[in-house]
Amino acid sequence: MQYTEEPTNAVEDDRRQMLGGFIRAQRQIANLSLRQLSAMTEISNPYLSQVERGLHEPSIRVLKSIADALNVSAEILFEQAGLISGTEKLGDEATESAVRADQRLTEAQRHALLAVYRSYIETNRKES
Amino acid sequence: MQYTEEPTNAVEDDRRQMLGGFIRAQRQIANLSLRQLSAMTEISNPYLSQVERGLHEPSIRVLKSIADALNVSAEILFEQAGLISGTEKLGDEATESAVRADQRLTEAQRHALLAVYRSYIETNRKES
DNA sequence: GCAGGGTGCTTGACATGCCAAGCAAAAGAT
DNA sequence: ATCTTTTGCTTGGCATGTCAAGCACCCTGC
Repeated sequence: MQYTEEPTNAVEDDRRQMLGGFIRAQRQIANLSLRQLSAMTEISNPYLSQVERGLHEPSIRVLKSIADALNVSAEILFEQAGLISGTEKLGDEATESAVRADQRLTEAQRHALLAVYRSYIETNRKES
Repeated sequence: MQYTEEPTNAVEDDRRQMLGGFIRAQRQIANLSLRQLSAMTEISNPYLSQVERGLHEPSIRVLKSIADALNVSAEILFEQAGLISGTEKLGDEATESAVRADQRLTEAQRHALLAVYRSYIETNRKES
């Protein structure tokens, strides 16, 4: 079962650097020092420094606090982190995502709505 | 500045459990064994098991591979993980917006969907 | 001059993510 | 019945995320 070498490493290095750079840029735009951001995020300033320089891949928790503190939509950060790979699919899936995320619907209602929605899509596809 | 004890712990425990449960559900729906998913994601099956049971908080990398392998938009996973803090900001209107903007629906279908959606919201409001 | 408070960074040490090896139980297959 | 395969899981250990303490530098005021 040949393990697949690792084409990941170089790529991930780049991603960390990009993500870090992005965070640093945002922080500077917001005119915050590492310690100030540290206070807001409850994350140690040394670690923030390391993350910004791409020395570490922050955890989900950390990434989210940073996004919150910097007033950057988390999605944008994730995109920078190479997470949301493309936004390509997002267009088509926007409705499904929104429905699934809708806190005001019950589970059953979500399913029902999605079922209706999908049937529409399917219908339109056949008729085209 | 008394640090606030840790209200995080319980909350995060819950989140991990929810996220894990969601992943497990998606995997089972896709009819995949832990080892199969493991092969697709290049993540060890024991660790997947632990993540699904909420014993560990997966890293970004791991979360993304899982999302890809399960064909779940990463955003949805993040939302389950409590990342995208809630769609709160786009918030209550996200679903309506998405439906209105959906190019794949006809005008009539949009109206129908919105009508159903609104009736759900209304129903829930009364019942609360 | 030199206090003091601001900046970013380095460095050990601890917590946690993550994996390889291996195990118990269930489902077939012979 | 037993052999095999496949399932999920436990465990010990290496790798990595994270922090507290402390360092070097740049200011601004005394």
